[in-house]
Amino acid sequence: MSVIRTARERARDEVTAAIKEEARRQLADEGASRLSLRAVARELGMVSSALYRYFPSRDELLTALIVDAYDAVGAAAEEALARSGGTDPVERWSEVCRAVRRWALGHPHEYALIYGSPVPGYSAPLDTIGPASRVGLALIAVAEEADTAGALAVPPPDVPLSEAAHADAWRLSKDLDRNLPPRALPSLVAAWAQLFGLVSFEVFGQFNNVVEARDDFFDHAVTGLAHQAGLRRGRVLHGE
Amino acid sequence: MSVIRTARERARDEVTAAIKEEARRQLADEGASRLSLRAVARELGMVSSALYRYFPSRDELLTALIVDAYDAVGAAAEEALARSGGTDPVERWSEVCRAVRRWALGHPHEYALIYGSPVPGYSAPLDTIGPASRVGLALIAVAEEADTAGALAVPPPDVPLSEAAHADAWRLSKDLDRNLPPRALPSLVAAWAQLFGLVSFEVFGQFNNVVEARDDFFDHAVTGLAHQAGLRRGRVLHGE
DNA sequence: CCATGGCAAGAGCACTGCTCTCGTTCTTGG
DNA sequence: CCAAGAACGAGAGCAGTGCTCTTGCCATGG
Repeated sequence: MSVIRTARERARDEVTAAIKEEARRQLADEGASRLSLRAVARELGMVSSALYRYFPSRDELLTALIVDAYDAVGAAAEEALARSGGTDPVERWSEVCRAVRRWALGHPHEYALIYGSPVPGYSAPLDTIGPASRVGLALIAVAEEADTAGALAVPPPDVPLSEAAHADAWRLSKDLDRNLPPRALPSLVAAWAQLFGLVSFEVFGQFNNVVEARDDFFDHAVTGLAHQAGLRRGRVLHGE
Repeated sequence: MSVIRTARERARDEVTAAIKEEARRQLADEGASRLSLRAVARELGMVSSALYRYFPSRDELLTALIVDAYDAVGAAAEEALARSGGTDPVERWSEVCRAVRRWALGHPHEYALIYGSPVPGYSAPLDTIGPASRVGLALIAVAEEADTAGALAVPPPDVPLSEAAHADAWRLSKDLDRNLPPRALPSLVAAWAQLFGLVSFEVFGQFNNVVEARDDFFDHAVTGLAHQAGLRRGRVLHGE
């Protein structure tokens, strides 16, 4: 309750951070499956049982790392969004996508932790649903600004959306509370998922012996994604 | 060398198959990280060390399961391809994609094994590169037949392809040895990767609380993918 | 000042992947 | 046909894991 943090609380936070830091180091070195609580404790000069005062189980530690990873990739996307303000919507979309890809290639094991097989249980813990949506929200922000600038085409899809899918989009639009026509959402959500298909295939090695010029290929694919999401070229005025 | 199979060889093949079967059962129950050699051996009534006569390590067992999984999803795609012969290219494309999705939803852990984080080493073993390409080849076959029927548009991409990406497509086209214009390949490869983005997000739970009408959503997204790959509607004559 | 409660340490349990050895059984070349 | 040798199953054992329980220390709050 108090704002004053006792020495004990400060120490606890420091140790918690040190554990996560060391765990992240081992994650980057060996991958999630080889992350060992005992090894983390050993590296930190403590005994393994002491570590259970900070994380009740190995899965809880992993969950904490998952939340951090979602936050990191979300922050990268948001930073790209902010840095690209006032430019062409398609270019902005590409910048956000490039930021996600760059983060993923720089942190492959952390990426695998969140967008690969979910390691701990089978369904994602509740703590992750917030941070997990940050990249999606950044993409939505691009579309939203494009829409107010008249650079968002919401084409009638070639297969008309079913009633159920329509209801989905409407509900999601209400949940999001953004100035975006619900009809724009299905394509946007699809593009969001497809972006991670591109990134995952590259990070997980499916492009080996298939795609060599990966930067160029990604740029090309992501431009296609922007079009599929309804974004069109056109300058967006700064501010409004 | 001999075609005659000794009793020992037959027994060996049977035990090998039984091990893989039991391992696949445990995989479906618990996931790859909880698959235990000892548990497999126990269930089969043998001692754990005996199992090492058949698979030199746990990772080798997993690799065998990976190859089988690639073969299974590839077979599902090829079967959908064969069954949809002579229909509209876009519909055919969708059928192949639907088959992949259906297999993935029916075998989530095996799907995670091949398209989630690569569990064993970090780069895929050599045995997997062949089976891994079967789905991609099925998609290429759809595009190829659409092309000969004049239903494949190879639009100049909005960002012109770089020289390196062009060279990539040319090399890949030569490797594939198909009647497909190299310019069609980048979009096709991108659509291939993006398809697995859609499937992965659904299997791994990223669509929870986002997409509810998943069948309809998938059909919609996959139609967009077909367009992005250059496929256009139009009847394809049977045979030629 | 003293009792409570957070903390590190250690022992220990049940489990894992993997190795090595020891008989046994099947295969095959002379 | 039989002996050499390969393949095989069983068992013990090693080092490692996640996790629990107990013990004792020491800072903190009443």
